[in-house]
Amino acid sequence: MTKSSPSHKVATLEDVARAANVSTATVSRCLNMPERVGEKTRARVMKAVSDLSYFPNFGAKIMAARRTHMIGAVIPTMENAIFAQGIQAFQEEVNRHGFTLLVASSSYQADVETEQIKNLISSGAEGLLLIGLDRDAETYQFIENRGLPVVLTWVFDKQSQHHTIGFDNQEAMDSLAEQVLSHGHRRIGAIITSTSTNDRSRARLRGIRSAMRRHAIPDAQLTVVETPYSISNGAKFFEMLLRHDTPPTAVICGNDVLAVGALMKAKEMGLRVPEDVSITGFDDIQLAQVVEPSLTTVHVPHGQMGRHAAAALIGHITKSEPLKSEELDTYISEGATLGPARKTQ
Amino acid sequence: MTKSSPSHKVATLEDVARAANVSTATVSRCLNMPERVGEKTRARVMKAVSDLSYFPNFGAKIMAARRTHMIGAVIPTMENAIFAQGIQAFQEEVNRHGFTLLVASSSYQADVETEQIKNLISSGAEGLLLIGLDRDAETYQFIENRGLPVVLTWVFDKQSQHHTIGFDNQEAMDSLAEQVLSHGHRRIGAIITSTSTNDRSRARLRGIRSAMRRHAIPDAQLTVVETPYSISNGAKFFEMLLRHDTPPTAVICGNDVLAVGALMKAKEMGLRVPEDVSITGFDDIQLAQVVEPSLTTVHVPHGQMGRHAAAALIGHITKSEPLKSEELDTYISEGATLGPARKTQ
DNA sequence: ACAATAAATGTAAGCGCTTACATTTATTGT
DNA sequence: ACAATAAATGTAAGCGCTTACATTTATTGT
Repeated sequence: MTKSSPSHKVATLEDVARAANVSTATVSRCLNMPERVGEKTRARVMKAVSDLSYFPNFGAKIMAARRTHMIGAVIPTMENAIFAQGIQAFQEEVNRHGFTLLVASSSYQADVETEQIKNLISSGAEGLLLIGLDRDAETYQFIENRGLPVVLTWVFDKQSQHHTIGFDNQEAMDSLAEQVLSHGHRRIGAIITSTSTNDRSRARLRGIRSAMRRHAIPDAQLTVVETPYSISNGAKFFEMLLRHDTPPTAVICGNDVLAVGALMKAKEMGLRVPEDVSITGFDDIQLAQVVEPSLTTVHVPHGQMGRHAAAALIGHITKSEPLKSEELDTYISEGATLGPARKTQ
Repeated sequence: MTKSSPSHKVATLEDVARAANVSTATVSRCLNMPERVGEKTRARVMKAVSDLSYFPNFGAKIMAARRTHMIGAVIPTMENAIFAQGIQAFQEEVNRHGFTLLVASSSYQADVETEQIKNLISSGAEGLLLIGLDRDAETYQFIENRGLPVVLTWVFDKQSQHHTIGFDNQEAMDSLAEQVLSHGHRRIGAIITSTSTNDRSRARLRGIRSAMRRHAIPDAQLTVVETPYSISNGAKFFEMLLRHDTPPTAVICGNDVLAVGALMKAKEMGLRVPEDVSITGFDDIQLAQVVEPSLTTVHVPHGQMGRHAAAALIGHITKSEPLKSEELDTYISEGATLGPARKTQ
């Protein structure tokens, strides 16, 4: 673009047809099914296309063809690395099949998510990737009314009537909590995101509770704080927990971002990790490997979730394959922030 | 979505018009300029809209209105945090003005970027945000042929015929290199991304060189390695540089991701930072603050670039305001990875 | 009470493509 | 060489909206 260029008139299919002296149908075929057009004609048309630097109008195309080849995804945030890896894999897989990705972010607000879902649908998304289960019945209804396939990820729930491709958050956190408890920790702090609006957070908290129950540790030994996630909130609430009369010996965080905040605050407070206090994360994002000591966290299958979700959606759209749920594995990524509980308080 | 729902027929404007016993024009007006419709009629129409859970078909809408209210952005990658903050700010600003963001990623490949630009344009983008200057003349030509406004960011270049909203990469890196040199460093290593395809990288390298020239340090004192950026490549090439007979006393990295890789490898090699070797980054992403010691890096105005670029584009589209370039400031974020050069080698 | 004016609503063309069906042209087998 | 068949091309309707213009209905001032 040179500075101040006027808005040009753009060439249409008809212009190309005229220039190549064929019908619009032939031009359309050249572009979409070139093998059904004679060689000489095709060459002539292609020259006209390039001469006029023609490019199809998407709105017209999708309206006429009733196909958009677009798939939408709404993720809570783009700012944070948590969903980046999964969405990147999703994008690549979707592209590999000739589809385009529409992304929107909800900032963890249900109403914004609903709005964005509507936008994506009206933009022509033929399928939808959403994160987690929590969502208004109306929103689900709206999608269903359009007969749009949806895959929910970051979650697996065989009970659900929805298609989930992800992992069992409760079970994953239970395993991690089990490890924490097996290191002798009995006073536990948990820093997690809001359980009222976030099913993953709720499930993870249940995981902590179920592990504690198994060890017959009274509920009162667990202090839970809920906060929007950010490094600074992780730090803030870690400090709050540790300033308590009987501070926890281990702080289980709902995700790596909170855990990194906690870890930094621990250092700031002169606490050694894990000698003085253990800290765990969840998600295994890049951050987790880079801090020191590296975070003990739950590795979740970012890439797999993205790829499998894309494949499922596209299989359904292009080949009417039934959508099905799929449980993927997590494992504990052993870092160095979990150690034995300190004996003397 | 319940499992296996069939693809429904979706309600159209005409269905709504019939249900509300008005013309399609009135329905359209109810939706787009409600104040021009009588109150009772409007109520009737709105009920029909909700009863049928009508939602406009985007393709039809944009084709009829010749407006899409969509703005496209192509960023090198979504996987990394480098562009996340800027794009998030861009998205918010764009949304605030009633526009929708289309994002695509190029994986740092010029041909993919060109492809994605075409996709976005054909999807109806009314404006484009691109990163950096390097791009085929053809690609620029293609955009210009359509009279589309484009803002280039992460770069400021008053020479350029394009509209740039960003910062002067050379100058920013020059200042950082100046600081490095003023700490007495004379043997410098640089780990940067490919200069042949990346104008920012080239400018940053020029910045290092100009600072060295000012200090009359011979070119031979600078060893440059180019690599795709990732933490592991940062680590790998840092090791390579340090294994040299006369290793650098400071390693300037082209971005924070490479710098974090370098830093981790330094620790692994038992080198103290900055006592044994200094390391610097560029971009000031979250990672930079979280590693230990925290990275000395160049802070770039992520949010500002995103917001200003969005505002400029939308001002141009909706109010024909002329696009202009804008230079934004960077500053050096003082971390703890830069110290005096070690005296004895 | 009535003309003048404003507000509300309707009619229908058009946006730029795809595709079913029809027609024309080329290829094939005998 | 000619009918049968296949390949290439054309015609025109239709996708679901918006909007200029026309018409109808309500409001206003005198």
